[in-house]
Amino acid sequence: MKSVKRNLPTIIDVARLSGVSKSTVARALSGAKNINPETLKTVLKATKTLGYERNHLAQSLRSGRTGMLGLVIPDIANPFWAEVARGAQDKAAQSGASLLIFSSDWNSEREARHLRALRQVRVDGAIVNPVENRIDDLVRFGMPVVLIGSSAERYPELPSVGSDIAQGIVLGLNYLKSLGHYRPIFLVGQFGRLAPVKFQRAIHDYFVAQGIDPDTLIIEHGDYTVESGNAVMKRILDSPLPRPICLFAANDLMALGALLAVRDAGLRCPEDVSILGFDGISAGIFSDPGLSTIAKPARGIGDGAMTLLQEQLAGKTSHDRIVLPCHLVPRGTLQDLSGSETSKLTAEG
Amino acid sequence: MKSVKRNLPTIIDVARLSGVSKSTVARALSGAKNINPETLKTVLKATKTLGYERNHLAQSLRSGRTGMLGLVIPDIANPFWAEVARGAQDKAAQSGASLLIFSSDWNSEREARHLRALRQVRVDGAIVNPVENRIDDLVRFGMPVVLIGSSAERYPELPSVGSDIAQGIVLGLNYLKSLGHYRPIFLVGQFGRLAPVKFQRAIHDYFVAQGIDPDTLIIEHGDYTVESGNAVMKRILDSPLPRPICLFAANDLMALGALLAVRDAGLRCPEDVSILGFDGISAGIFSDPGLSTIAKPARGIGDGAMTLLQEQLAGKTSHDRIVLPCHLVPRGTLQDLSGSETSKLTAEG
DNA sequence: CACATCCGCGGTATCGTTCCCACATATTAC
DNA sequence: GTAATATGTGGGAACGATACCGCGGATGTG
Repeated sequence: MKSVKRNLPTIIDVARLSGVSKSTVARALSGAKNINPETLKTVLKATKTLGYERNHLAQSLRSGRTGMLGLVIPDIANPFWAEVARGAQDKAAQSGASLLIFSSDWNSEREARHLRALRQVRVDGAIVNPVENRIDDLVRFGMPVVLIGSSAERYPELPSVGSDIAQGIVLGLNYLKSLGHYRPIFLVGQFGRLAPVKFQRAIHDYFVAQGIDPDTLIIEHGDYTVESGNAVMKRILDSPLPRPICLFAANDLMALGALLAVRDAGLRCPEDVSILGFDGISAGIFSDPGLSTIAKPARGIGDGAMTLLQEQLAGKTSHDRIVLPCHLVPRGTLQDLSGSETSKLTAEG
Repeated sequence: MKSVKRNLPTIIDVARLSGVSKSTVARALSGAKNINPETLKTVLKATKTLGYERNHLAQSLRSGRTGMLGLVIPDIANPFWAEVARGAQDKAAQSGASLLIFSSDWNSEREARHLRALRQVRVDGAIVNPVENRIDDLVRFGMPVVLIGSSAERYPELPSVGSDIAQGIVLGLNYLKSLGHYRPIFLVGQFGRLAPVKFQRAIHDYFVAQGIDPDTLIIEHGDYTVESGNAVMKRILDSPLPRPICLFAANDLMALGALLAVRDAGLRCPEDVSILGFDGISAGIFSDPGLSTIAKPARGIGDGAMTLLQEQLAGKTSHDRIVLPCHLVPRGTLQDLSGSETSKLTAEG
């Protein structure tokens, strides 16, 4: 491991060239005010001549702040998380901080590695969606942390931002009801532990409030991938379940997978099968029909988390939990049964 | 700007606890071999007791290597680039390096800022797709650089990896020809300068070789977004161009936008309009029909670039240019006119 | 038994900054 | 006129780690 000699100009070189001490150069460069404008000009000229760039490493070592923030998410290639990352990065960039993005791939060991890396590079703070690992290490380490996602509930004392899953589900179920879909089949996740539980609890509560026994509902399980959505829908179509079928999936990828299965079976959406997704990824625009979905405020989550983190960094010890509302994105995968039913009723009555 | 005191254990604390000097601790922790196994064990135990974590900052300052690599791409929210990032990150993770991902948003000023950040953070090397900025600064700075994308051609002396656009276009045009689409309308980009030029040159060469005057081709321009593809297709459908129409778009997003326009116009794909994309993003699976496209090896580009960078870091001064082939992903947006034509011919003959 | 060799370890200088304090000079106040 | 404050500057000690050199003792060789 030989040391890499790039021989770059240091603050001392600048000092020598401009005929002042390194302290003065440091002051000039840090924008301190007790400095002679004349000297400032000389120093600035010298830095330009030498092509000097401040060494962040040394600066951080001395000052204790790196100006770097960390973001740990499950999968950067997943459009939803990519949006979250964009939101966080944009916000970070506004204040000149750079963002380290780590993708854990739902892999606990990998996540642990990333968390360690975060500590070792001494990021000033981190936003993390903990898949499995206990983030106690980070906190004990004294690092400002903001949580995203539902796992935040495990750490009520930490600031966090998430979307209001329960509200989104109520929104979706009310919408389905208004279209005449009273008992959709549900497709929920199975890992990540907390998210599926929350999802199911919200469903449960909704139907209890409606006076419907939640235990009579059909609930399928998938792993948030296109493939699993596809497989589940295939199974459903092969089964003798009463038609028309309506599926409410816990994420858009599974919903789109299900849509593919419908198409492959030679059936039509929404005529034969109605589908409602959850996430609001952009790929949902392109399907035919466009995927109706409950959109999570992805970019807002990234932005909000970064805001919270920066507040924390600035000394405000706000232990906020921000919950952003989901909103409905009606496109074309839901059939309106209410019209036909009422007309049938009136025709019969 | 107060210095942040987190009061973490340092190597000195470990040394004190284990009753050796800090030099010995450093050796123990760096995995040097001239160390007593007994001492090693004591030291390791002490680090665990104290919860000690090496300070990367100090280590890097002294050793001259940060163990961090940089990646500058146009847009992390674009599925293609997200895939590239994944490829690079996976490869980097294998050797324990962490990757700094910067997204420039096709914004030259932002890109410049990222490039500067790269230098200031002292990354060991960088992979960059230069939108506009001259990366001479990086090179002059002595930083190992690997280029991705077509702009690499401006810097023939630098190692780079890209996809074989020309080969992909030939592949696409041959495929179109085999289906009976002899003169597709082209939808190419207009910024990023080099990419569209390469695209058009490849088209030009192909048709010259076919004995067709390239100047008689219809070439439209877009800006790589869904919206621009949509707008162009609307214009095409409003025009009195001969049917059936076939469009060859320079990226999938524009192709999908065009597909949407076809649907909105009440026409059908591929019966009324055939579309071929370029990129191979996953959203193309979900459209109906699925988008036929020429797939660029996105993950392979990220992986290859990282490999090249690591070789360069290891001292091998390979000035390679790796060009990865594109491959055909036939789905459903292309109508096969060859069959109907031949049958017509035989019927007539 | 004298001498060279090797292993394991400690001391010190160093990486490039910033922070703190001291100092000289200039300005203001009484 | 002296004291008190401001202003701009320089010197040196950190920050936390590694590189380098040299030292004592165990081992090997004739």
